[in-house]
Order: sequence, then C-alpha cells, then structure tokens
Amino acid sequence: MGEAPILRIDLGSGVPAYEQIVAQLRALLVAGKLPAGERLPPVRQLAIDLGVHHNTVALAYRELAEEGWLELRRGRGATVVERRERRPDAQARTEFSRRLEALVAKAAADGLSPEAVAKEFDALARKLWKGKKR
Amino acid sequence: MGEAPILRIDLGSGVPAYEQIVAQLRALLVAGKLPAGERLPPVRQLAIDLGVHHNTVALAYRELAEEGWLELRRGRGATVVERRERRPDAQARTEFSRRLEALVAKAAADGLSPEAVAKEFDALARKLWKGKKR
DNA sequence: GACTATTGTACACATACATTGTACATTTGT
DNA sequence: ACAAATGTACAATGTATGTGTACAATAGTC
Repeated sequence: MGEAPILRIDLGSGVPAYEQIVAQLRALLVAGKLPAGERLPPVRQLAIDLGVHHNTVALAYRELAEEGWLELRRGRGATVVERRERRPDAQARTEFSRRLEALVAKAAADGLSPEAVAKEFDALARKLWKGKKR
Repeated sequence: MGEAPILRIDLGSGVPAYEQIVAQLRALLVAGKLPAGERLPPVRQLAIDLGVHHNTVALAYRELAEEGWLELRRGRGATVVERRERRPDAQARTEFSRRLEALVAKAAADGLSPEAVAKEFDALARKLWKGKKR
C-alpha cells in the first residue's frame, strides 16, 4: 500500500539530520537505486516524511548537488543526473582510512566481535556494489 | 631520539578535535597498545603536542573514562585500567551498521574501488585485532 | 609538616554549527 | 494572467565546540 519509506533518520543519534539525509541518499545513489533522470521528492514533502524542516532537506540536496549527483532548479525540483566517475585522491584515501579505524575501534569497544564486524562489512559490500560495474 | 608522536589530529577535518583524540586513543586501547597500568600524558602536555587547549584533551579523557578505559584523579593523572568486556546491544549493532554504510558509500562516491576498500578493511582488522584474543 | 609544582575539574565566555520561521524567486500548469 | 509548486535566502534561536582562567586535590621537596 503506502510507499516504502525512502529514508529514516534518527534524531538524537548525534549525527546532524541533514548529514543523515545526505549519507542515506548517497548510499542509494552509489548503489544505483536512484538512476539518472529520477526525481527526488520536493524538499517540503521529504521534510514532512522525516519530521524536519524543509530547509534541512534543502541543505542536504545542495550538498549532493555540489557532489555532482543532483541538479536543483527552482520550481522544477531535484533530479538525479549522470555523474562522472571520480578519481580518488590521497585526501579521500587517508580520510576514509582514519574514519574506518575510528568506527571499527568503536565497534570493538562496544563488544562486537571481529567476525560480526567482518560479516556486516560483507553484507554491505554486496548491497552497495551489487549489480554495479566491477 | 624524539618520542613517537602518540597522536595526530587534523584541524579542519570537520571532526571535532576532542572526538579525534577519543577515537585514536580508543583504537590504541582496543589494540592493546595501552595496557592497564599505563599512564597517559597529562592533559596540558598532550594539549601542547596536539596544538589544542588542555580542556579539549580533558574532555576526551573524560569520555574515555566514562567508557571504562581510564581512571582520572586530580593531581595523579590518567591511568589505563582493566576493562570488562562489553556485551554488544542492538543499539550498538544498528549504529555501527548505519555508520559503516555511510562511510563506505562516501568512499565509493570518492572513487575508491571495492577492492581498495576491502583491502583497507583487512589491513585495519589485522592492526586492531593482532595479538588479541579471538 | 609547610610549600610548591603538577594534574584534573569547573565555569564563564566566544564562536561556529544545526535547525527553524518566514519571505522571496523561478518554473509549471490551468 | 494567475495560482500553485518548488528551491533559495536570510535572520533568529538553540546547541556544540573550543578557549581563558581560576580552583581542588595529589605528589614531591625541604
């Protein structure tokens, strides 16, 4: 019946709402679930669904537009566009490395076993890169 | 000659300084490189090394103390203590899952290949769990 | 034992960030 | 031409982050 809830954000997670929106949309975009040409919901609509202000959604959209995923136009809405593949730079690599270490260390501190962490990682890799180019 | 630089924080990385300190110390603690009984540098000393205010370091120490890694006492300093293994709860699992997805999606968006990401992950797992209990 | 240095803590302040309220600009549809 | 829909701009507010400064507790020294 109802639409599948596109996104779900967790207030009180410490992570800013607009960052959660960016992160989840980016994951969908990377996984190819939002192909070029697709229209995203209007900022006001998504804002209501998520329980935040429309400017918060707008900020998220703008960040994704900066990153090359979306085209934003007044009165027309947000559209997914074709995006050129990026060449990773050193900055991106070290930043990823640092954050991954922090995240996994936190998981270990919380008691997650190496096996549980590895399993989670595998499941995610399949999810994100399933049906995409190798 | 000089001591190995224990930590290195990156201002302008977006991540708050005190969080970077917490994350890096936590990684060392998880990896067993700071065994119980070890003394951490005084907040003012570490603050100078890192180029931040000593209250910023103090905040990081307090967070790790809350987490059960350190004992803090006025005049005596910060000491690593024996810490009971945690049982992971659902909250920790879903939080880890969400953040991992966000992080890996970001890496993919930046152009890192699945192989590069997996490789980074392997190296990290070895680093964090090397010589620790299975 | 008194004094001083060392060390973590408390608290007020400044600045930046995140979110919201409100109004505006642009496009679409009738 | 008009109204509705949609993204944008900007001020206001609350929270987080970092700092300056003073305080409290412990350790070292004579």
